[in-house]
Amino acid sequence: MTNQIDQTELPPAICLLGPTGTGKTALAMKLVQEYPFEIISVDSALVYRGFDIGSGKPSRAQLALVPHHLLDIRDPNDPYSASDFRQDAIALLHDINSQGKIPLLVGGTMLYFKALRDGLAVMPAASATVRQALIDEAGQVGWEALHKRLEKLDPVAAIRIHPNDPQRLQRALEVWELTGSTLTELHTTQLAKQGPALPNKLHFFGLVPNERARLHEVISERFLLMLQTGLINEVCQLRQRFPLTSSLPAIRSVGYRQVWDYLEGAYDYSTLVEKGIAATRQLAKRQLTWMRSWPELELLPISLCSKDEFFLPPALKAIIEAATK
RNA sequence: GCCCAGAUAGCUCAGUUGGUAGAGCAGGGGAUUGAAAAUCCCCGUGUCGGUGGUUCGAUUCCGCCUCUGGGCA
Repeated sequence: MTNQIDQTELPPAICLLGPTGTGKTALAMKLVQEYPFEIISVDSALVYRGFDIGSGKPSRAQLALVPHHLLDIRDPNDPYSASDFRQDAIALLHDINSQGKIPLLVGGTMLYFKALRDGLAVMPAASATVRQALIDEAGQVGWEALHKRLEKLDPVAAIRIHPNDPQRLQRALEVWELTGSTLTELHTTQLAKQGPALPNKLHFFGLVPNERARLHEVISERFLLMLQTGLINEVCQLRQRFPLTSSLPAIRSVGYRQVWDYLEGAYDYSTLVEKGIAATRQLAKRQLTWMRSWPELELLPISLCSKDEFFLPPALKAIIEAATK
């Protein structure tokens, strides 16, 4: 039984992607009430337990009504990854299919969508010890020296990875140390993609706000509301509950990072507000950049005018009804 | 009222020994293979507060005016 035959028999999974603040969750909840969907969250912050207010996680009441998969599956001191997502999402697709339901993938983590769609090369997972060793070494000799080393090992990757990009530089050298192969070899000569093929085709819809200025307003309002509803207290509690450091991916996420710095005394409250809002706007901008080059993305312009009621675009309705036939 | 210090990019400021100016932040565009809400790359014309004067030439020097801090009364 091949996966290709399965794909023709199963309905396509519907993917809703959009920048933060465009009402993805509201739309998903609405769709679940009308169609036999089951929601898979595609979000690198919602996976963490205790990340509720600052991540915009749906409320308990909402979740009781409409369950979301891939929420609260990790402690924040235990990093999640695109590869973890791909494996988890594929397992869920099979489950949902077998229940006779249709998968609805909703979120703003575009790399996760891409990893699901295109697969990932077979490569080792992150190694905390190798990474720490590289950081220590960079502290001694500087990242420029490590970039020079990469130039000798893997000139193709060295051209692609900027000397000022420690994260990717670190990964390239990490892969070399763990496997003895270069990133470029693993990306190009190793055609096998990790994990099973997708059971469903993916149909992508992109929520795009009509006006950037309006999106910025919504983002400000939302961040202020998060602070009013206890974001700072949430971070205090997380610090009590988990062994957290500022270098963890969870703590580097938008809003949490700024509250962390504020609690550490790095800046005052008004700076926290300013930086938190700016970081959210920058996130939305990067999400939109992904979407502009996304192949076969069905665009859904969003007005963001009425805050309370989400208007289901007729175009989306028609497409979903055709897709879910 | 007097004295002093400011007034330059959306914000905070630097600077031009006189030849019309540049950083950080914000903003915009792009990249994106186990951290991705991450990480990184590219993008800077603005009556240099107003007005007179000196000068070949003033944002820069001088006078006056306006505004904002601080001080003295």
